[in-house]
Amino acid sequence: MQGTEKGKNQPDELDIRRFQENVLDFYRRNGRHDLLWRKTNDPYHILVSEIMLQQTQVQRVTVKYPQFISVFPDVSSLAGSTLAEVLWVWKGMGYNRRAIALRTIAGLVVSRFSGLIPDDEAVLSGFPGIGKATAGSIAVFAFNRPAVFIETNIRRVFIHCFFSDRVPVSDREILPLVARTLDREHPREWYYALMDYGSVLGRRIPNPNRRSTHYHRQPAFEGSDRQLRGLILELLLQEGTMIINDLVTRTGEQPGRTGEILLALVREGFVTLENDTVRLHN
DNA sequence: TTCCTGTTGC
DNA sequence: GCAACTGGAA
Repeated sequence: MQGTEKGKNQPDELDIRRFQENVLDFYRRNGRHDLLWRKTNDPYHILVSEIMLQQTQVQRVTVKYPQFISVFPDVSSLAGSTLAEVLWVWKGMGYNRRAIALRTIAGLVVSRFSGLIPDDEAVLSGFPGIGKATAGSIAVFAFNRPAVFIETNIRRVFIHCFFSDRVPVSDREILPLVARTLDREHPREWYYALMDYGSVLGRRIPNPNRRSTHYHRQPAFEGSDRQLRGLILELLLQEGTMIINDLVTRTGEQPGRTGEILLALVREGFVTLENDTVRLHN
């Protein structure tokens, strides 16, 4: 879709209309209509999918999502779980804090919202692990609300179609266009279309998101603290409780380095220290 | 190497 | 505003 709207920062009504038609046309023919979390109206299931999809490719979520839902089919089952149980199912997804956040959210929903996922963006944003993008997507996909939000696919579409001649582009500039183009009668379908189009953009062209002010590369993983964190959590999941000295030995790292990371994991609610032993929190 | 339906804490 | 967080696939 080399749209006529390409490059226009100030599109008129006709440009908007053409853009919408192009995106919807693409969606009808090439939309990812088979994604499981698009076939449900259960807000809890959609919450799970949205947390999983943060910085994680769809293909990997298609595997983990049904497993997670099968083990924790409703909010109360997740709220009543232990952290170790959740991390065990979460294993392989990365960004393990999301697992903690998801479980905490389930507890809050049960204790303060009668077990019902809130439909208000501001309330959703108040939950741990939910920022603007996830709050917006839950409002849209779980409740069909005409919320305005930006994530990586949406950002790519708008930069490509409306800012082809600009570097850099900020989300503040994109947001009004997201609002203008939004189909307020069918927000859910519209955002599916937008994101699906964005997901295939940039296969042949350089990633348009590199022209975003919010774009940055990730540092190398090999040898990083992230890698050691992952290893420590993996060991604790396998062993349950461990003597700290044994844990240090198993990581093969300097005691000081492992110790620092262990303390960070304590601060973030992953693990608990007791005397000379360490275990997953709870 | 690059990217992925971001959020958080400083 | 910016670094940290995580793992897998092309």
